[in-house]
Amino acid sequence: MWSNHINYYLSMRTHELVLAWIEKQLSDGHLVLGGRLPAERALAEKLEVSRTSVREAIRILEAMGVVRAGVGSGKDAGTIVIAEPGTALGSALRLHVATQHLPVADIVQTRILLESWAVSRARADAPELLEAGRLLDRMDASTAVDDFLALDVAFHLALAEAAGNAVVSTIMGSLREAIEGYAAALTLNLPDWDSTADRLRREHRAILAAVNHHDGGRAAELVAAHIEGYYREAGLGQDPAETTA
Amino acid sequence: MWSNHINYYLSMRTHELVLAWIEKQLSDGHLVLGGRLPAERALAEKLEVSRTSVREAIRILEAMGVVRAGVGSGKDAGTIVIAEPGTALGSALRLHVATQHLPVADIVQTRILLESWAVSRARADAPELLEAGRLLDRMDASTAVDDFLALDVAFHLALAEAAGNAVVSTIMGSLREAIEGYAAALTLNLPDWDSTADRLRREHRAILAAVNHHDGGRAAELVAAHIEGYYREAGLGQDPAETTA
DNA sequence: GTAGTTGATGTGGTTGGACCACATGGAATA
DNA sequence: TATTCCATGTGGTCCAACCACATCAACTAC
Repeated sequence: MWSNHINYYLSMRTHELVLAWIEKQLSDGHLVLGGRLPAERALAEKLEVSRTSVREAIRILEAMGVVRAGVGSGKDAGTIVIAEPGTALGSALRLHVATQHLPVADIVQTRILLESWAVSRARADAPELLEAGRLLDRMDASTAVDDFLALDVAFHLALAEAAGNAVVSTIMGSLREAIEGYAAALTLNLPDWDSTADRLRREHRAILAAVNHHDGGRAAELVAAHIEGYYREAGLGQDPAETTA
Repeated sequence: MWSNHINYYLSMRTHELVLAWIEKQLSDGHLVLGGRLPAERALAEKLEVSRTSVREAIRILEAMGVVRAGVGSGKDAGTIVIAEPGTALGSALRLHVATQHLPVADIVQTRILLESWAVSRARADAPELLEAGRLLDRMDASTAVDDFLALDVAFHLALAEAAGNAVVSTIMGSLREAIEGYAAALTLNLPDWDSTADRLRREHRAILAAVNHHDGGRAAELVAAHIEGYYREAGLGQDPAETTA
């Protein structure tokens, strides 16, 4: 990475120089969320590098979920600072899963760890829990598999966010995204979707109830069993074992 | 991200197309760890895109820790497939910390969560524990602050790896890297480094002993207190509270 | 014959310039 | 006044050239 913290001006590639400049602007507060980077041509001239190098740096920042590039002119145009750490984590995890160097089982296990921790610490008065409840209501009325799974994602994310730790909920979402493809394929392995969906609905209600009753320990157990059970039923049976004790 | 899984050929930017092609080569096993990507010029011709677009895609993969680009010819030349998920996670986390959208306190808390889980599950016969012990011996002899901290990083990483979950240890390392700058600065706040170092040495020994005695629960408690205590003493007192129960 | 030199080759790194598609907003027009 | 049209500025893409670097084979000097 360009973050060697060492080769400041030694043999630094040009786009890394641009990257360092932009990162400094960010940490110094000269670039804030929603702000605009100088136009590519202008930035190239300012830093005395080619536009190509500026673009390579911006591509990286875009992949990291730090900026978004928009063509045209007006509101959505230009390169704008955003804050989507999940995109970077999700892409990175997915790529490394593709290269077989991050076992899917480890990802599932980590997801269980983070999510059970999150529900065990969720505050019962967190607004996210209300949203989670609404999502469950919608799941009751949902028949299409795609709809159900989309709501399922949103429910688990809302639950994780109720713990109030942005890093945990971001990583959790990325982990889920990284194995989304696998999960979707595995869903086809389920012997009886309707009964599975019913079971998932009951388990979701039980988890939310435990959180609302300030029983974080039980909520953690339930969510761990919930996730583990799903992947096992779908044929991804690795025995993640109990994860929070 | 280019991972929309939807806009396959709809309005896909050119470098995303290249990215998709390379990712497919990876997941299909046509590109393996240590393997070489086609030369930029050749790949550009093959995919009928400009070399610029190929380079933008490679820049992203490089930032993701998936490839490494080397000039010249011979062994280290060309663009080679590597597997360093930590670089992507570390850079992404660091950037988003810079933009103030990932609180340092949350990162510390997450690190405590992952690390205490890891030691609670570390197998007493893991070879990483022997390495961890050797690192502690070297820390006993270390007087320079920089040396000590470097060994400290290695010790904690070895401990985390003993749990056998690549995702957890990778994320943990990245979390640490993301706040490395802060930690280094905070070390200067310590009132008495020598006594702090002595305390850290004792705590390290106690953690390792607990793991070796198959007492994962105690090891988890010790490591949580260890990390929390360090950041609190250094002035990053956020009250991460107990994290594993 | 052996050791050293030199140049051809192939890699990524960088540059400048050109053109495109797009979205806006103001100027010219009906 | 309402509509049309175009100048402007943005990122997206491509091309052609050059550089620095590392290797390896051919060549040269001893």
